[in-house]
Amino acid sequence: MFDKMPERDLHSWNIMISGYVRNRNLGAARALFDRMPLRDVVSWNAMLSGYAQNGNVDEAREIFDKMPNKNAISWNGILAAYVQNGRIEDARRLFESKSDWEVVSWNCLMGGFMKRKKLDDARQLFEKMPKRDEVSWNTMITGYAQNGELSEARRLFEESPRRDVFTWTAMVSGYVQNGMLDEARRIFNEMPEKNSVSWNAMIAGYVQCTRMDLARELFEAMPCRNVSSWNTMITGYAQSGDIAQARNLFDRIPWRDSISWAAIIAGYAQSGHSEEALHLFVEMKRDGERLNRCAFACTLSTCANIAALELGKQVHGRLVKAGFESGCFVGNALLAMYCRCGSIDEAHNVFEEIVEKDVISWNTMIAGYARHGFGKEALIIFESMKTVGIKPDDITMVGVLSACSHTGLVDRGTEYFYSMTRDYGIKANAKHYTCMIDLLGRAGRLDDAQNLMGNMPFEPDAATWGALLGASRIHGNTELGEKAAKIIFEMEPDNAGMYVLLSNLYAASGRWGDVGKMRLKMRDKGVRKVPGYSWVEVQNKIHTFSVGDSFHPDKDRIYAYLEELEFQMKRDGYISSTKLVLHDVEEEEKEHMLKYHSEKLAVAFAILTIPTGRPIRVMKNLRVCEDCHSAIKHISKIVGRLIIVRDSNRFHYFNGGLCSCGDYW
DNA sequence: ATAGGGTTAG
Repeated sequence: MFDKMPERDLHSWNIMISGYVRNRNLGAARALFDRMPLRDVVSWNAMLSGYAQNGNVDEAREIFDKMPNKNAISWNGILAAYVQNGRIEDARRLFESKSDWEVVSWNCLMGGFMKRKKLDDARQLFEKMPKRDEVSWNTMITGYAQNGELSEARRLFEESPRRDVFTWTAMVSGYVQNGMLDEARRIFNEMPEKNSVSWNAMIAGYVQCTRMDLARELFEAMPCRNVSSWNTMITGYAQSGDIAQARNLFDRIPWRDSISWAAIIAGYAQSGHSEEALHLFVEMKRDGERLNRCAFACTLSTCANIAALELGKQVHGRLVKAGFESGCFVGNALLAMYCRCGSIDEAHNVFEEIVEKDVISWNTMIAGYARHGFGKEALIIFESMKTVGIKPDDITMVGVLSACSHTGLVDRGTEYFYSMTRDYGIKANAKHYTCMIDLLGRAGRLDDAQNLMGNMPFEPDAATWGALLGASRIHGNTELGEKAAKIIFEMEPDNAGMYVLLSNLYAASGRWGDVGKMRLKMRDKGVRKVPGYSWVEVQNKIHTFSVGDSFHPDKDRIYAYLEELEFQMKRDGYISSTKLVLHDVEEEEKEHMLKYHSEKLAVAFAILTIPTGRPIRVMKNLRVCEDCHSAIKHISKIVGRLIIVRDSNRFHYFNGGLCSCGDYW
């Protein structure tokens, strides 16, 4: 219609442009904008807000700078662009560059400060602003409530001249977010008027403390459910482990949005149904659902969990097309995906491209290098993080310490451990101690590890004892291993991994009688060993293998190839370390079982199907066993390929007969 | 410009 118009006025051009902007078709909007014979401030503002809402802050700024005249909307547009895209310091500078801001802009910057937990900055604005409206009050109340300052929130709530639904709901959700369910419910009951957001906030509260019964009650009782209500319930069921009920609701939603999809995908992903999760991602695209930032982040996280690199790359491609890649949130998810898929160089590229790196970006990169055994790189990142002025938090330090641990940097790790309280005010928690005990234990300093454990200011947990058990295994200290295991069994009688670890320790010292007892004990207690399995991604499809697998369609080819490899490996000097099998069986039988460990099957299959020259990436849900580790080293040399194995603990890069972990994991 | 649902580090 626009094309057929005999005469177009400025107004019709503007309508067209804002239409394209609304549909996020920025290219089309820009093309029209460039063709306009004459532009007014409305046209410029439309373009500005288009860029801003799609995260293209720098383009927005360019438009803003070029505008011949600016009105309050333009100024607020560029301010909001900075705020919404996390560039709060740019926003602050802009705000300070002039004085006659409208209330909306004050509120906008205040909200930005609140989101970044800069409560004092927000408060200063609030005190200074010439005129406050309800939004100003609500922003402050929300900010305090969401940052745990409930009494201050409550004070402002009492003080505020007018309370609307926003104010009340902010209080409900503040209490909910701080786990004060009863208080939340009291406010909820007192509300003069509720809307669906208020109901949803209360339901979300019950969901958080996994009271699905109460959540369901409210859900059924609420007068008008919207898609968020459904989404909350789906998430709740998924997180409480009832994926069937979650799916049931998902199938019954009258209107799905991209969040419903993200919720169900996350539900499947987190409950270990990764394949179904990816299947749904494909369905979602087919459904024509518009992918938003969160759907991307969620799907990337699924890819990261199952290390589906090829699929992850495709999602990355779509991300770039959608123009989301520069944002920090999605950027972090992307970064984590590459890290956890073992593509550390691409991870680093992504990291470099995140414009405003937050503490999570840095932590992810550090932990990524650490898991790859690139301790030095991790520490370099850590140092530059400090140079840029980002304050390390407790999670940063877990990454740093585990980097030291995986690289054997005992002295440096120790130094960081003792200086972190002094330098950054981070008190060592159980995870830090576990890292340290791991660090000392791996290095063979079992006495120091025990001493440190004795001096912990709190009781060691099962994971900490687990580190000691692991170290005992590496260094063959059966006595200490038994002691640690005994304590772990008392704490966590169902922790199958620990039984296996101890069994392996017995087996390694030839104590087959004790191995047998362990098996009986596991059976008596009804502990089931988590089945080990490995998987590879070949042409977008995930192929899963478990011990002695006989289900794969290519099994004959795989077994035949393994036989062949076995022969070459033995010539290369490989001796299978049969003493590590859980069972005391005849030598030959043991060897047979080992040969069919899932990681070997997956590696063999990958060599057969992935074109030469490309690295082979295999994932395993448990730690890689010693025999397979040694076997894969030989295989990498024989076939001349890079084999990357991600086990539950770290990455192993097998190349030319060696592994990046230096046999130290 | 303010309230609810999904998402990123370990």
